[in-house]
Amino acid sequence: MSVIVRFAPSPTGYLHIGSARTALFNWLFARHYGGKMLLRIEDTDRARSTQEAVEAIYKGLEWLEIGWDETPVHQFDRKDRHIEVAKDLLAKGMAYYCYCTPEELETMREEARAKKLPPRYDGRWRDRSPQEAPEGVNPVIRFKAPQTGDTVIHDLVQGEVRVSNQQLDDMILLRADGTPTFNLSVVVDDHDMGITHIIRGDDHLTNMFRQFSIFKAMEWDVPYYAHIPLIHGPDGAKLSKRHGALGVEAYRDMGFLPEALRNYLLRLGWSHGDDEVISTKEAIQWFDLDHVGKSPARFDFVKLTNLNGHYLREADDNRLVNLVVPFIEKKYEIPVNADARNFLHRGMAGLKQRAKTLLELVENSLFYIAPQPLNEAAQKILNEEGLQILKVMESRLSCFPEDSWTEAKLEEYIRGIAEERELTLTKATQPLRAALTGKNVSPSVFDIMYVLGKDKTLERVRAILQ
RNA sequence: GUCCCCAUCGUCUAGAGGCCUAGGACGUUGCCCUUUCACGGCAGCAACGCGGGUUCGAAUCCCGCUGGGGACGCCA
Repeated sequence: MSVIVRFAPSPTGYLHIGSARTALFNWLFARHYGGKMLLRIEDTDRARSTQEAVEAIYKGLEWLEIGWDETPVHQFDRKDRHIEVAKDLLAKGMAYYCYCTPEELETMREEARAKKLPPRYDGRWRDRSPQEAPEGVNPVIRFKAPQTGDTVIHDLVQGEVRVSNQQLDDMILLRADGTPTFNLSVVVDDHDMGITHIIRGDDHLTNMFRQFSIFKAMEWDVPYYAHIPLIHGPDGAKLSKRHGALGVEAYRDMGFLPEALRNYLLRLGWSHGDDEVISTKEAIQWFDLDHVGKSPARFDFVKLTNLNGHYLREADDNRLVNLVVPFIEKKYEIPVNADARNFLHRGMAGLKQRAKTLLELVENSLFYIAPQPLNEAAQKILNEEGLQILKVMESRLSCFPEDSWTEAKLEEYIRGIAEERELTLTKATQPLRAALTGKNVSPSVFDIMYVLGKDKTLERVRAILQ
């Protein structure tokens, strides 16, 4: 049997980080088994679904480099088929019309709650004749759920999950306005799309039982289920916007790399021995449902950031330049010309090992684009003594041959000057660093001087000396 | 309230009865490397929620408690 999974988000907002993880797990599972991952937009809630959200989902998945197979299915387009199945269930006597009004149901629930009973529909129209229907009430169609016994399902992550059928009430299949509800649509679509494995958040665990009953009533093959635990915030509560339930594009804007986010999300709830840094190739090779944990994990920005630093250091210089430039132009409104771009490119090797996010990288790159104002520490370095040293450097560097202007030769030269003046290397280089970058912290000064070239280096040093 | 699920360092986790004086990673502390800062290296601190069983032996199995989470819509 070839594996077919689906990622089925509802387009009511951005692509939430938890959904992104669900998508990732589905994708890895499909790739691992050489199967397909289909995309289904669950847009049956017309009031809340938006086209912007649909776009956000596509964009988010694209940014994460999680591809899907075939044309996405829009659930609402399949409404007629869902209705057809509901009618079929009705004809088979496995569903019935219910004439309760929303108000009636509300009082039913309130009474149940008052008696400390679970708030559920009591099935009052289950065996009543439609002849008794009150006038002017559009009925809903309810599913005749099994009332006795237990339903036992073997979930690939949760193990054997059992629930008493008394816990399940008769869910609504078709609303009073004739539109299908979620549980019906999902089952029909999963069946029609040939889904073999349903991998989704464990907030759907109870839906599994309802959906299972519909599969059985229709005599359809039931797919395998895998309910993965939800992601929690740092405080252990459900992930909220406050702590990270942001759209993936927010992570992009915070300067994270997609491969870092994927790696982080993968390790949140899944493990492969002691492996932490896992390439996509390895992830596909290793991913399985057996090693998905059952307990919810807390989202940890610090660890994500660390992982991002790793992937930043590993990233290709050219790619990084391409990522950094738009940030600079947008955030700092500094146009990046060809010269500046070239500096960035040549300086990237030194730059990238000192940043954990793209934002940091951008911030640290700025001095290559244009001279930066001295920060407090740089001003301190350039005190009387520092300026003296800088003056020496200026005159000595002026007569340093341009064709020897390389990192290694510059280092040798400046080490010589320091020795001759009985200065520590730190004393000798810090004024240069401050003058060149405006900061006390930066990549190697020799590297910077080399990248900037003799003219630009001296130009900046002289600007400080004036 | 009812039902379901979960429980190892601060966090993510390894661990499927003896390999555990519980391993790795992030974070943290100290040291080394070093032109600054990073990177890297080394070392340290740090956990099996509690109580009962089962067993020669339990982090691992069973029960209870406690704590956390999720679900109970004409939302998905």
